[in-house]
Amino acid sequence: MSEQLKLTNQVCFPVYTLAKEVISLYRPILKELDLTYPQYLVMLVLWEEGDQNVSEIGTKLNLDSGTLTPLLKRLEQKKLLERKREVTDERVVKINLTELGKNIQEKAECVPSQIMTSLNISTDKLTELKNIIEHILNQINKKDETNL
Amino acid sequence: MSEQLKLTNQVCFPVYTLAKEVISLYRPILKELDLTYPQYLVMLVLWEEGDQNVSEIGTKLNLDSGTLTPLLKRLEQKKLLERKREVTDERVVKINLTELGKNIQEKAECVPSQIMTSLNISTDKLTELKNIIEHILNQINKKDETNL
DNA sequence: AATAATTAAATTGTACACAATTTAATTGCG
DNA sequence: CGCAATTAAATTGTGTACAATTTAATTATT
Repeated sequence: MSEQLKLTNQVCFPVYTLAKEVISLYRPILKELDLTYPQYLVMLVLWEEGDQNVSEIGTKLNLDSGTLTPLLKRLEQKKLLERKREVTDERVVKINLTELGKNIQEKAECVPSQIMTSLNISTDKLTELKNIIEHILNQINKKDETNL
Repeated sequence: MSEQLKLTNQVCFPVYTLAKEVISLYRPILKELDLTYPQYLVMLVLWEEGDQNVSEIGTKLNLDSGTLTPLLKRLEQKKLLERKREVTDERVVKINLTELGKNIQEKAECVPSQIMTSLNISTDKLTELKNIIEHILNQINKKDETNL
């Protein structure tokens, strides 16, 4: 077997594993807020950038309507947000935070520090990781753009 | 809003995004082999370490039977492997590669270099990424062990 | 040997993730 | 204006992921 094909020598497997591990670090913490990690990401976007439509959220999180529509319906059921078609353009669905949705932001404030603690890693290393990943993501996006 | 809660300042979101991006780089390449990324990982383990049972595969890939059982059934349907209960212990399901399953390894040999090309990143940066990730994964595992 | 405890897979149920298609609304163009 | 093209979400279908439970087999204990 070629060295390249060995699991140990692949970069993508650790990336895939880390993503799953990180999400399972979030799981018990977000359970307190009754949120999954993707739901938490949607809430972060809404808290940070205010009410917006489905495709805007999708662009920021790299998720399509096939993922977002059911996810947003779940958040609506939990009374954290409302989904309303725009009057000016009925194709567009605007997502509005409810009072409850706005209020749980306060509870979420402690999430990042809890994650930092459970990651148990220096800020420097995390910044380094973030920089490399963002560099790679930029490279991939650049490639995508040239392939239009 | 606290700085920590902002999406831009989080490390976990890039990790989650990169994992998805990497898997979508694999998608068109693995489509040639009629494999998904997790299915490809199972095949890698079998090619590298030979026939083994479900829980051994699960340990190596961090996947449980709830994920593996249906996935292995799909690979069985594709005639890439067989699932047989051990005679010595009927609880254990042994996974055997078929001739077809062994043969497509040759086709898979070119996958890593294709991924390398589409990642478009220096080997040094990839090694660095891999090292940081493995360091973090070790930290997380260490924590898990103390919490038994 | 009989029962309890443990173990390995499978099953059930929920929630992404994404390709492909559909639906409905809007925009562009002759 | 009227129809084609485009756009935004929703829908459909497949495939992970994982918690929790179940099933069946094996091992340990009395």
